[in-house]
Amino acid sequence: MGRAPCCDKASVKKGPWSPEEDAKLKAYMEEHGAGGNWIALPHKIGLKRCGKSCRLRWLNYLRPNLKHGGFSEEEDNLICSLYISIGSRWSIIAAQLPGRTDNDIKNYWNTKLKKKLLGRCKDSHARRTSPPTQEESKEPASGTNTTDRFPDGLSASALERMQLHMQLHGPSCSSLAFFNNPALLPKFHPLADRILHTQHADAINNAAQGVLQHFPETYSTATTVDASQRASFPSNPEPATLADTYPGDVDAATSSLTGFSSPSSSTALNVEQYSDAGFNEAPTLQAELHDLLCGKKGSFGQQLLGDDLDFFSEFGSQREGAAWWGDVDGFEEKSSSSSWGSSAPVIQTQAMFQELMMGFNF
DNA sequence: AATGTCTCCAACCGCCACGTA
DNA sequence: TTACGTGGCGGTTGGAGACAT
Repeated sequence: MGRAPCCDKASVKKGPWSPEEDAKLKAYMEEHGAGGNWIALPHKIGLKRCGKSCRLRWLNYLRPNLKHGGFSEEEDNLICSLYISIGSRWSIIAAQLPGRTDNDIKNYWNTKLKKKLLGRCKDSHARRTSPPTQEESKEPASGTNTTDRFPDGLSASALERMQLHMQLHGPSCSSLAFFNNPALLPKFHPLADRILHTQHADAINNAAQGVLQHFPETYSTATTVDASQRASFPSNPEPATLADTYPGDVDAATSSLTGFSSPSSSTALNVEQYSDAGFNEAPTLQAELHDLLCGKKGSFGQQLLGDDLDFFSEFGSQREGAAWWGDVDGFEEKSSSSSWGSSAPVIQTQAMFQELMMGFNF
């Protein structure tokens, strides 16, 4: 049995708000406020609207000091920077833009800013995801053409953020090689950095917990790394390494993971610490990450580095059993420009995935 | 002028987190 | 501890207007 609806769908009015409805809601809100109960509010003022609808109308349209349209270049930059850093957390982004609502920013991003930044991505993606033509479908499964093997289910947000990061930082970033070279770590917006402080501290502790809980089974699910690759793997960890070495000791396991002492969950752990300590000084973390990327997605993966890097685990989960991994194309199309112009070249994600994994010294 | 397509954005939907009884 | 009510959030939809053919 599902959740009871918040209102009687049959008796509430939907669709655009009339000026009269706006006036009623605005007058009441300015005098009394929502009173902590949006659900009851429409009954009080005689509106045949769902409480949620009232709340949305007030927050997105009627609330004082709202700005509509006309985003400035500074706002564009801030939105983009935050989106790359923290993803589609529109409410957090909106909190940094006075007078803007999350809905406004979301719409602006989806309709204008994304296109401005990603340029021709849409066309390319459509080509990759469209059903194969009769000619294409005649290709042997082992063919080298990978353009029709774009992994289903890869989140648009993850792709966009990766592409944006590439376009804004150019090839000097070497795609995702910052996993192996902390100097190339993405530069987070100061706000995002603050937001991520706590998340990373928690994430690292959670990661250690996750390793202790999940490590024994993780390698058994890593299907695409053969024995020689495993042998050349940094520190060549055996299953349950952390659990064996640090039985029940999350802090010690965390230190092993990160290369520096883990803070308590409430202690700030900033991005610079990642850079200073470096992933290349924490081969065990690389191993765990590799394992995660090759074979496992889920809560552990989501927790490992926080949602700001969640797309790595998405890629990893897509890699398992996916034929698209084997071939590399499109390097020549990779952007060498940090321009935000609409004609920016498409970032070829397959090439980036490949380069990401090269960062693990395969 | 008619029709089709695209763009924009307000509004809706469903899920999740949190507080409370 | 659990169930429930509510707020908050992000993804998605649908309609109106703009634009192209």
